[in-house]
Amino acid sequence: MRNNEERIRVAIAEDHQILRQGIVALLEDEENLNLVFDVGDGLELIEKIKENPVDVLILDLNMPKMDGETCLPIILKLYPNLKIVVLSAYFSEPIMNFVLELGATCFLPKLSDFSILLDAIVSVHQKGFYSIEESKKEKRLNLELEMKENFTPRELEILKLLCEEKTSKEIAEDLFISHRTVEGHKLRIMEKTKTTSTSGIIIFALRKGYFR
Amino acid sequence: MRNNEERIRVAIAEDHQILRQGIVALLEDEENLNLVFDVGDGLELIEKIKENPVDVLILDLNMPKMDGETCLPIILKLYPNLKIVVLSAYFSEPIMNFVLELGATCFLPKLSDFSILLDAIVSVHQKGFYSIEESKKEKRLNLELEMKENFTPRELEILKLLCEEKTSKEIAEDLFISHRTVEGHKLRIMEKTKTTSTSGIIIFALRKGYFR
DNA sequence: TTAAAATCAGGTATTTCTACCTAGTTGCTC
DNA sequence: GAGCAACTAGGTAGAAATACCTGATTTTAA
Repeated sequence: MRNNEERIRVAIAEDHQILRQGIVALLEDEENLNLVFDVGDGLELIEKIKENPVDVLILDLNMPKMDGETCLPIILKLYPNLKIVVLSAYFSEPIMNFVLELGATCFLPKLSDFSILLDAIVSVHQKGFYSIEESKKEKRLNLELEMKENFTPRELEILKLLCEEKTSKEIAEDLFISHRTVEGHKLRIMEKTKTTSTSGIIIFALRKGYFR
Repeated sequence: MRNNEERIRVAIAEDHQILRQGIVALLEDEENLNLVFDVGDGLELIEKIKENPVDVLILDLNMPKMDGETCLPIILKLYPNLKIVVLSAYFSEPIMNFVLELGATCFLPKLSDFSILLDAIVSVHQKGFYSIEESKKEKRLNLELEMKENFTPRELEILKLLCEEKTSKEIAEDLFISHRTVEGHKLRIMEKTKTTSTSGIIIFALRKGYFR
């Protein structure tokens, strides 16, 4: 075990109990990190961080009592040098830009691989920023394409347009095909997703993380 | 520590590394449970379960290589008495019915509270089924309805049911009102969300992070 | 080169949704 | 008790989606 002075002090604010416990368990195995505290909401975070200074804060956006985007500027005003890694359940460019403008150091959507979080913590602490490695980017891309492999290319195209709130007729015009063909594709998508309506298709796609 | 013979033997198949680690860490604190193994995909699950019999299997639906719904019937054919708790990232009635027909003992969507999982494991093992406690159901409902939009309570209720893939008619039956009333609420929701279809409403809600 | 998959598209019937309208009841507040 | 918001719900019309069916052409893979 290294000297505590050399280790990166980390805190976690994440309301999802199981997810938080997972991060805690994995962080505790890292000898060059020092997990100072973990909390489940924004108010608790502000209390704890006053007594326990940290170098890197892992912050979830959706929390009860006080959410991430509310307490981020408050905390950053108190500790301007704090590096903040924002977690988000899904990718959204407007949200990413928003939290980066608020002063977050890094935005990590759809986090499932711990090594990415670990790299992000070390990188924001040492370099002040984090960019995902090419190898991991490809790994994630492949993973995403792997999820989509049940759909044919045309079905994916239609899935995407459905998630842009388009009707069969509008999709048909976009793709220069008959609206009956679009409806045929939709029926096949419904079979594959075990749904019975356009709503079901969209719910499936967005919850899987497609097209966000 | 109890005798191993008395403890419920549990296994986890979940590809989300951090989530799995969280469940592992929390289960290991339970002295009447015996965590036999944890795996990250369906193929590994089938290999491991042949050498390590368990009483209760916690099974995620979305996994690489072989997903939950594919390996569920295979495993159940080998071990008909195995109780299977299926985890899902979100609630969907069609998917719930589907996995229950496949032989799953219990369907747990949107799991964030560990005590619910714990109750489910003990209940399916002892009673062969699990139904969520009223107190916890209400707790979750209140948490979900704690949203700061300009929606009225009734509109939020309908928004939620729309995100569960229900038609106006089904929502009307659920709420014991006319389907015309539901349609009226939907029109008002469309105004507030600046959309023109059910799909638009759902896209709005899911992208905002509601009901996930 | 044959088989399978993907793409395209029409027929017909039914259901559901959208877009207008009106209007009664409740409950709250000023 | 007047005003307001929320919830309720019906009429009607047309648009869109769904559930079946059918079969054509093209592409891909064995």
